[in-house]
Amino acid sequence: MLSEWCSHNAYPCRVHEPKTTTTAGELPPTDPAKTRQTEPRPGTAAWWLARESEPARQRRRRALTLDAVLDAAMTLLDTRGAAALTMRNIADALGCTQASLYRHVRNREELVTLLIDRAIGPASSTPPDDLDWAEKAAWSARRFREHLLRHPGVASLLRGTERLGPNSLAGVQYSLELLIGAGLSPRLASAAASSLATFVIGSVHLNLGLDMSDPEEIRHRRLLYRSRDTATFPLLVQHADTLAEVSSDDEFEVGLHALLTGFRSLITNGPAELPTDGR
Amino acid sequence: MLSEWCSHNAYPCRVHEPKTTTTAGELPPTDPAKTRQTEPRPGTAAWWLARESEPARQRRRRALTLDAVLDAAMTLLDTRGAAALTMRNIADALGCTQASLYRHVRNREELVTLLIDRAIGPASSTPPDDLDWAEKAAWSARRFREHLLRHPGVASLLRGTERLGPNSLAGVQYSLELLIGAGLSPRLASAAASSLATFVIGSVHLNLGLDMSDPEEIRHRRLLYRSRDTATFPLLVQHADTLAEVSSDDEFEVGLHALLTGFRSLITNGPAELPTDGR
DNA sequence: AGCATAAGCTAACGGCGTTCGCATAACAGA
DNA sequence: TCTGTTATGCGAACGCCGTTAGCTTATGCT
Repeated sequence: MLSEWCSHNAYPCRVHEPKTTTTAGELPPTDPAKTRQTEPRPGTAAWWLARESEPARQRRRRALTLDAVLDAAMTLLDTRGAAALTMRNIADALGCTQASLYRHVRNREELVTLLIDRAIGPASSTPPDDLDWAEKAAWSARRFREHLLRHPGVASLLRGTERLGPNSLAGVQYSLELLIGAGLSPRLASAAASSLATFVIGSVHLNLGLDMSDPEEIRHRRLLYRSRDTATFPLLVQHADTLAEVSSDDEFEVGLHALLTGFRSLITNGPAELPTDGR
Repeated sequence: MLSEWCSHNAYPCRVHEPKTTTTAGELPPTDPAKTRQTEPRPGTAAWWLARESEPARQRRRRALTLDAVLDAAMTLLDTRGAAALTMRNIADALGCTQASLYRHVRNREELVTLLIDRAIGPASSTPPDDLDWAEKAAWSARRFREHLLRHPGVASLLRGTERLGPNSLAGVQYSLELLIGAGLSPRLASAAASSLATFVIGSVHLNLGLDMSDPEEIRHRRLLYRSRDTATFPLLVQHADTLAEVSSDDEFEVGLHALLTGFRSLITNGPAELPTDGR
């Protein structure tokens, strides 16, 4: 399981900047958002760029590498879930102290950002060649979803971050290939690709702690729908049995199909129907 | 701003169950998942049902109601963000202690679950009558998204929970009205409605801490795309400028349009094209 | 009037992310 | 080979978090 997660390039350990100790009488930085313009927030384009331009110094000592930290975090995430992904647990798994982790990672957010990109790596795989573009897109989307469902911890961390890491970019490149090849403009292809990704991630994300196929849960849902007020929720009461049994797989397949159908019509009819395309 | 959040029915305070102190020699519960079958997890259908069937006892004393707690939590969430939504801060805002909150709420998860449903209330509003069903759906989806964008804290809490509260159900009822009225079967309408909701929530969720229209961020993205390896990421490099400027609004509009187009084709062509509909 | 109890408070627990200061091992240049 | 520099580990602590136990007090019912 461990070898599933590919490692990327190694980075030097973090330097321990003296935090610019404000000497007595000196004003503290007035606008932290401005003065901290160095060290951008993890996940932003600026952060990825800065990270790459850092010189790869040689590492020393007993080699607790960033990759080792991420490996430990990854297995922890897979085996014990997102809630167990604490600095303490990672350090314990590695046999070091929490403080040591901060030599390789600025903070937990940065660790998670790196982890997400690494975890997304094995999700992208090329579909069979004899499919048309829409079938290929559907194939990839399903694979991506299955990967996330297999690793719920990863899915629960996917949030609020642009997907700009090397592994994520590979997915973007592939989607663009598909959609531009199918006839969409680069701009529309980009928007379509990210809306598809949004849908896949969202559909996994919103059903995380849930087993919608659990018969007990279905029973409770049916009971809930049935017992609503008929006047205000007529359809819920009327179709309680049907609604209670709709699974997240159904939701995904219907949404996926609809999105791809929509993309196809966008190709044949052109983007004329998009509201207020200019902005 | 406070009055935007409608309150629902008041509930009795939580009783302080003595935790069934295991008398000496008695075995502790072997399988907690089984023995805790009472008190289901917040957000599940069973939990909403149990909550309703609780008798509404009269409240006493200086009236720190559940509604007051949720009001305080809501304003806190709106003004200081999700990270500031701590039991301590809520208690401080109310002028009480943290422990008092637990008289009205089992734990933080329950509070958040109630908060989410309450926060979703004002998001649903009926569109103008002279639109066709697809335009109405688009109108509602945009309103929902705008509401979430105005209240990012709410959006960041929307996760992993079924949307079964009274306010959420109102949205479901309305979507079903629209889609069944348009000609979809109840089952397909339900799947379509939740995939649409998933897309709206997901698209807000994944762009939470981000301002994709920030020129500085766009510049960095362009730089990032441009500096990729041309051999592995040809399209990213080639269309760097275009890609960097695609906004989350673009993504949303394209996805929304595609979904609705897909639904429409599902109505005219029937569900024959859905893969493996039977399960 | 008296009682049961709902509903507040004080104080504490363990766990979390993070930082400070120090120790030490590895390399660089002499 | 020695020496100074620096990367990289560690111990201990800080402040915040959610949660609980045990108490006190005010309330409404009989």
